[in-house]
Amino acid sequence: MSLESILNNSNNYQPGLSIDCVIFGFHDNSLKVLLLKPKFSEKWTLPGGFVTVDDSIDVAAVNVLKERTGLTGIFLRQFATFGDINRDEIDFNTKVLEFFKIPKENAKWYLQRFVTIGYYALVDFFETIPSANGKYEIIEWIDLNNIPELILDHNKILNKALENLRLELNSLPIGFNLLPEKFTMTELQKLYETILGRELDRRNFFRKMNSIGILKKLDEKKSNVSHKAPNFYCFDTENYQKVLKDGLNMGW
Amino acid sequence: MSLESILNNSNNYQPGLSIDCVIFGFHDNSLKVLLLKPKFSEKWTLPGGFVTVDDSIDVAAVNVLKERTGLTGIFLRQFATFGDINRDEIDFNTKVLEFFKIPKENAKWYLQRFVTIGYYALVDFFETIPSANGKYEIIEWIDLNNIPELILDHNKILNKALENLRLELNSLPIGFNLLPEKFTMTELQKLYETILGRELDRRNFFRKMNSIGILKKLDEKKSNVSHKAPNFYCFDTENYQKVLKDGLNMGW
DNA sequence: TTTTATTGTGTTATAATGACGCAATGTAAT
DNA sequence: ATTACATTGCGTCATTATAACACAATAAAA
Repeated sequence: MSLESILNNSNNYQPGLSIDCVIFGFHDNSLKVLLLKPKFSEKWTLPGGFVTVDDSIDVAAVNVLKERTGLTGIFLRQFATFGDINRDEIDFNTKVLEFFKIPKENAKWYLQRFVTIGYYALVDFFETIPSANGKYEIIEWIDLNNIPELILDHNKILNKALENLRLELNSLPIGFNLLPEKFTMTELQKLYETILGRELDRRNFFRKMNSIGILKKLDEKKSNVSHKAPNFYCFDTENYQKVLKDGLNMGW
Repeated sequence: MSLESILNNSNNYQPGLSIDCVIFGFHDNSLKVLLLKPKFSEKWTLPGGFVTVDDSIDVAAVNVLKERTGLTGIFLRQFATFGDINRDEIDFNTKVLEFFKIPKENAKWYLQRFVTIGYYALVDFFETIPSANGKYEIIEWIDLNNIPELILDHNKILNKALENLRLELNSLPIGFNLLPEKFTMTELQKLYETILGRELDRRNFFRKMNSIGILKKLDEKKSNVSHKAPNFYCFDTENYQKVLKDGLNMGW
């Protein structure tokens, strides 16, 4: 939805409320985040959107995700709401309006103070089709170790999302959402190491993961590797539900 | 701030955004929550408020807390934002307006869809001075085991707050915020048992608490108990800061 | 002085964790 | 074919954390 059409229907949108999504993917043994580079700004931004008066905030977040990745039914979690006084920047808003040639008088809705609700999502890198509004922006997977300066408080939002991801990884085996259907134990370990930012002992990791009981060992090995072929595993959805209820304390 | 005066200055308030606070206290070995019973409603409500355009949402939450408890500088944490489509009830809003004899035409700001940000607070029961707007409501500590039906989605908000409190207790020694300056080990244990909803072995609890190193044993015993006098402890703020950094995994 | 209830400090068995060793194995090099 | 290589899969062992329980010490009341 373009800014202009939103402004023309501003009565259909919740005033002063936006959604920002931190979309994590895993590729080449590193965590990536989907970021946008709009033409009207030097800085990058998190993909976001607004909330129509008919949609719950969760639905608004799902819509942002769908729009940017083509994916539905994926892991998405609200982690915090950001409402500092100076999180909006009048300079930035002005630049946007100038770019779209929208007079300030017509953009009252856009120029009010905004509070934004942060969601983070975990997606399968190879299933994702990043999509930008071709004319005005590009979208790209950016390595977490290489995050540029973002607009407004988006760096803060991104960091908070990462912090929550790390915390949540200790209580839930959410990492699976970042991997394809079939994966090797080592791939899973690399994912954990990347999220947690430190190395884990391969053998202890194997033991612990197996003991949780949410992995199914498949009758298939990875081929084309110049060493002993590792087994494929998949995620055991049934057992996962049981583990969820009991809670899980994975002290990593 | 009365609803009428807010409506008269509705330009000063963020539209469609409110704050709800779940204020926990500990007394008689049980967790209590501060709830309001307004005259215009059969149901009880969480203490809440609105966000002026000049205040960050955190400040708005602090204000609610100050208003209801007289306390400042206490533990307060944003835990979730609630934005389902039907969390507002037109019946409820109508009742409120009728009670205050405010015509609907004057209450456009109040009748729009609201999204609410949930905060929970941990306060010292005996330091708290619950204060109600005398004419329109009463305020009371309600036992967690005895929560009545609340308006709108306030039961859901309360439960989510409790869930977060339990989770957070495992990673941070936040329980201290609910106790007075000096306390005995047994009192602390009862607090933990109450929050977690299960019994803990007294001796293992003592050992573990002491090993964390955030307690200072005071040179003072509780008197007037008809058995061996227990020692008083206080909270070691300095060490607490260190523990915070390293993180804490108290598997309870 | 004895009783009572609870505190403070131990002990022991079991389970979880962290740091390693080593044979097995699929591909590539000789 | 045979060997080299890198990595897998399974195992060991010492250390630490947890759970379950024993018992003497003690403040006040009987």
